[in-house]
Amino acid sequence: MARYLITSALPYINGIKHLGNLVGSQLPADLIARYLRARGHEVLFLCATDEHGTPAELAAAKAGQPVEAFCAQMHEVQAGIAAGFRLSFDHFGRSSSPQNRALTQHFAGKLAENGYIEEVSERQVFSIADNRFLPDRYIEGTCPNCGYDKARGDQCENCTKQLDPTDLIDPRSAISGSTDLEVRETKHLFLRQSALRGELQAWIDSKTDWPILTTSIAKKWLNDGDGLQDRGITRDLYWGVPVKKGDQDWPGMEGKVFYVWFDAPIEYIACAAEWAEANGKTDADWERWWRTDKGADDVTYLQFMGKDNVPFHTLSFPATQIGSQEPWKMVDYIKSFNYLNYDGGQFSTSQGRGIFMDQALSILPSDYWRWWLLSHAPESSDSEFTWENFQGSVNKDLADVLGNLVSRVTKFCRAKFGEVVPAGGQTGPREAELIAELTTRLRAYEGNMQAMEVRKAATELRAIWVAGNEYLQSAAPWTVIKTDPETAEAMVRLALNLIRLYAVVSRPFIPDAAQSMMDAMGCDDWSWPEDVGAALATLPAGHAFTVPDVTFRKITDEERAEWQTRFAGIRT
RNA sequence: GGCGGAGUAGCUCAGCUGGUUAGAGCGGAGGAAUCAUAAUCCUUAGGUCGGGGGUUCAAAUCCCUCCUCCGCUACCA
Repeated sequence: MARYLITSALPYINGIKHLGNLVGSQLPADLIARYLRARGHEVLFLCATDEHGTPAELAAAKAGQPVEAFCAQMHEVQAGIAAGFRLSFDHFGRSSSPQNRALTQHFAGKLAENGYIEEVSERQVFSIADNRFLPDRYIEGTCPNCGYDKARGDQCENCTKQLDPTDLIDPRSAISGSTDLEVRETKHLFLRQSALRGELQAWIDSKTDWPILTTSIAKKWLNDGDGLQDRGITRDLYWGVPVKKGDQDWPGMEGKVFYVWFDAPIEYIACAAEWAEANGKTDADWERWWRTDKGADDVTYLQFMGKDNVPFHTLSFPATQIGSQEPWKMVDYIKSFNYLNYDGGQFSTSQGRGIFMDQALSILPSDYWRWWLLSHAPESSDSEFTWENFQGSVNKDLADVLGNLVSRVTKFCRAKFGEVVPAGGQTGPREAELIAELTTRLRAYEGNMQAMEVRKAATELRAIWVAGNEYLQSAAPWTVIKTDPETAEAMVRLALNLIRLYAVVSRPFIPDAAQSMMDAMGCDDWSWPEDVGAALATLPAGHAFTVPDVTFRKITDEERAEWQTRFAGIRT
């Protein structure tokens, strides 16, 4: 029994996430959390909404709400959807929590104390009409290179040339369209990442088992040009953690807040404190997960995220932790994902393209999505969602292979022996062969899960399901019963136990279906099948069960066509 | 431009510390069975492993080069 701390990248607050976001962080994190719990490990699985920053302020303004109220409401919406997908967070926190405010200010204070903070005066574009400083990409204008009239201050989307806001011709605010802009002097705090480069480099170099996708991005940033750059960690915004040095004011920084990417990863820690508070626990209870001087030295910490989040998790946040010179638990393994595309293009939150989490749940139960998304997780490269593929995979794997197995076994038993586990007969070589195959495959499945090879784990699980059909087909109890009813009883007894075993091993992928399979077997024994033979004798002769409703219904061609049309456009 | 990822059967992918006739699932074809959500199981046909060159007894696998797609490129998050 080991201890695992698991965090998923924090979903941003300004809207409902799409399936690409889900499969890139929260869903695989949930899969692994559920698996490790099932194996008896102690798991703390945390996630939260990432609430600060310009987009949140703008989204709130658009909704005509104060930003605090908007975020509180969107947090509840996201929490509800997460529950709908059966994401088994031990706590779903908020980066705007009091705990995170205090901890973010604490880190800033420590970093300043240790000489890792520098005050820098910068000149930034200020929009008088909007009464706010504009981040580069919130400034639009005509590209000096190609003449495109909607170029952004950081880059022209048309010719991909990198720009500086002052390069733009006829610059205007992307928020209001106002051209009443001026350049103002403003002071900000910078995290001296350059001073921590050596330590970060050594730390990254020690992570030889990380995916190339993860380390290559980190190394690029460490070594590109002059090496790792210092990073501004404050902003001139209203909505954020007020800049303070611990609990002291920070002279000259009044009215400013920390940059969202500074406080968001700190929420991984603060979320544990929120978890403790919400569950009547003490500080020591969460610190044993996060402080290596208070019991966290035996914790394995796993992070899950899309590839766009990698630099912040391999560099900025570790720099924050190291620079504090306090014994914080650092990440042991970063599992990063590529992107899921939608019908030939990208999923896009800003453009409303693709399927969003609430829409997905409105048309099908979460298990359908969980299975498809996890078995097609974009691990080695970007992957593609198409309705045809979704319909085909779900119908075949879930309805035909697994669901129908449950159906044929329970209905056959009910018709021939009643709704109890039959008592007669003995198992023979055919059953021993099945047990051997299941054992081999189960050990492979466990290996894939431990290695967080999500697709391979799904493939193996499917093969485990198929083995049940192969067994039934060759055993053919419907034929055997005519001449040797006792043996047929033994076969059915084993098959009913197989359903319970499948519920246990499938639960990380399809928790609801697993629950209904277990319920139908009239059982609540979720112990992991270390010994397959023994596990297949769990339900004793005479044990009552029920024939469940259809476990997975099929997606019809008409439904597929309708959804394909409905979700082809842009969500408004 | 730089860095990284990908390019393998109709489709989705595995294999890639070099080694017997290149694998799986889906889809196609044929068959078996009829317990079951017309669901299952078996057999089978499909590939000059993006192009070209090189190293080697031997390359999908290593090296060089070219082509195509995708991502990142540091003040959106």
